[in-house]
Amino acid sequence: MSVDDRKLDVLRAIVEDYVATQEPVGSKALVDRHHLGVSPATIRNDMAALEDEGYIAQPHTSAGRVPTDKGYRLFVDRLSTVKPLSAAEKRAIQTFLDGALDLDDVVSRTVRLLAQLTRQAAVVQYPSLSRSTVRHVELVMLAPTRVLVVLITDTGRVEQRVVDLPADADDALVGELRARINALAVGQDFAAVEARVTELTERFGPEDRAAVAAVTATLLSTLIERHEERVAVAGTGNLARYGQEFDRELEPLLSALEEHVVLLRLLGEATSPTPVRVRIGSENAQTGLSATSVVTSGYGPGELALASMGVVGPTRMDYPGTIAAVGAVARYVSKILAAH
Amino acid sequence: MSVDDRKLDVLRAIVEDYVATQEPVGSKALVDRHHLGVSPATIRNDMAALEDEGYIAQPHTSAGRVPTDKGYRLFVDRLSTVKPLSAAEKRAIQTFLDGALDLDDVVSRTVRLLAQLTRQAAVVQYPSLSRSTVRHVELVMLAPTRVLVVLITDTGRVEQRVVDLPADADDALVGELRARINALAVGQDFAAVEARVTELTERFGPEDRAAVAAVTATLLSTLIERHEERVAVAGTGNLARYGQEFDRELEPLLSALEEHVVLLRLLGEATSPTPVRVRIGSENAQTGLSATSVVTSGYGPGELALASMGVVGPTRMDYPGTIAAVGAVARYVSKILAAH
DNA sequence: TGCTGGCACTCGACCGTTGCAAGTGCCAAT
DNA sequence: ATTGGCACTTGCAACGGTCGAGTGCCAGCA
Repeated sequence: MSVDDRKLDVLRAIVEDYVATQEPVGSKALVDRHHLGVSPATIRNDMAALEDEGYIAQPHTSAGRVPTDKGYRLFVDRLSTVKPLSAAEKRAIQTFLDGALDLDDVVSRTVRLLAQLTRQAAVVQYPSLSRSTVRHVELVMLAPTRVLVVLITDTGRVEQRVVDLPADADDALVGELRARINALAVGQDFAAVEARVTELTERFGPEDRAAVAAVTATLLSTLIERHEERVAVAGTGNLARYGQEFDRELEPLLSALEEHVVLLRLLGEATSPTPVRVRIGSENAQTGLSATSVVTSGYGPGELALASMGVVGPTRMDYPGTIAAVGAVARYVSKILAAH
Repeated sequence: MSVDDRKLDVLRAIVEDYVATQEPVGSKALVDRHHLGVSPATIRNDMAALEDEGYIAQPHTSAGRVPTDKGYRLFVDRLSTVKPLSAAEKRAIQTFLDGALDLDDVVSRTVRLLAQLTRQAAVVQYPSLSRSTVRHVELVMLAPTRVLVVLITDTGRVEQRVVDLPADADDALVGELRARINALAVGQDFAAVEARVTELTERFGPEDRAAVAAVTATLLSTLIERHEERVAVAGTGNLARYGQEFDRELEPLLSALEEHVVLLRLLGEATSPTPVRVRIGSENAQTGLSATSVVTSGYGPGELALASMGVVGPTRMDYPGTIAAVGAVARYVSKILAAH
């Protein structure tokens, strides 16, 4: 075994021990707990080298070492093997998710499941509408200048939005608009609707065009955006279980979990379902959360991810277990969505 | 001034100082900060009496006194004067709430506003549907045995639910049912709909009755229940700002804030909008939250409350300020709902 | 009767000291 | 390259003493 290999072994051992005990780990404890075939002194040399390279650090002169963000990064990228889920966990995923009826239900069950499996805070973004097809569009007049737009998709998803019209409208106009929109949108996916619905304005008289444009604009842009911005959160209580070090981070993190904008930035862009992505500590410093890590995965029926789900916790977290849980849940939810 | 009056003054002073400083308050500090016209020794006698009666307690022999739950209760019921809101706060309420479009928006703005005003965690229950009138009912077939029921109310509220039918249905049946339901329900309030819609089943042939009954049952019961169970939460981060003593309570409280069942029990029954109700510490021990207090108020357009809103925090909270804020926001939101 | 000053007492908080143990870095030897 | 030995650093816990805030009680006084 070459030197470099052992150094990486040492780093792996440090990360594992530190995550398990939450205490700085020293050279002696290391050789006791892991059967590395060398003496503490040798380990010390390796540790000094690791510290020089920035993978570990010591909180004070005479304490053990603690992994740095850079150390966790290396651990996640090259050192950790995916921890297979236990049979009980697999069973939990199935029984928890199989009873779900509609999309809301899937999302809310998923987020609670993730929180329970990882014992951390879970976040699930609602799937984007862009791949759904339109089942029905309903327009309801609330007042002469206010119309409620309701969009129903084939996945059973309902989106609503109130539109303020630039001019008065009457029931006849709304009725006609409803009929025309449904005629060209029902059964189409969103991209197709977008292409066709913009022409709709021309079919109406000039005096009605402003109102029609307002409705179609809402239908196209706002509904998608609003939907993509929706997220479900669960397991915030788990975050309170961590001690001192994480306490400072707790308040900003809880606030962030309530702010959908920050939350979505934290989840990041969902491009493809795999692989599971990990952002560690300072890597998401833009949000001011330098002591928290995020483990996310895209999910959705096809090869393209519709949305992201993930888990949020302290940098000192069980990465292999969390990655496995997030990956498994994302795969299972994707399967469910594909079956619909 | 009689003896009893001064004892109550002392209790009031203790509560105010303790809330402000978070530290046990002694007899000397008391006469220094408040201009009670007597000496520390006299105060000590009063304090001893108050302790005998269970209103205050001392954490250890040689520390100051701390209010008990019973002491807070007396303070809230008889000693605290309603602290009027500052002009800035009143302005904040108006500017924050006036831009709200639909009901969702009102609720989400309200809950954030409450959290911000009180610097604690806020909870707002969605208004019950029972006073709304039906604007439109939409049925959408998702599969031969699955129908999506969408209810649109005059307040712009949209409720949805997937129904599993006991037998296959076709478009014709669903279309007829949609037409009949809308014919008798549109413009009616919920009580009226309930009375009339049950007869609907008889109009259909025996082979369809099971399916029709399933849909109407969903329409009547589930939609209301589900809606009444919905709550919005904000400001959980504020809870992390309290020290030690509240840390133990933090995890169960955060969990409770995610569990709508517990949360609704915490909010309590909303009967009439006023007055603001306060539940202190052990008074809601059924939920296991013996160190948290809840300040709630009903709200809604009429004299009857449609739902509850409130604030959750440690027993050591600024009751007068919180009560004033909750009351003012509840009144303002009620006014907005009435104007709709 | 109620208030007050005085006094002895209690007990947690604070502080400096000390001993301990964990852990390190370095070095000479293998 | 690895190892055992050794001196060194340093946080931490235990200890003891002092301090001060706060109390309860009592005798005196209006």
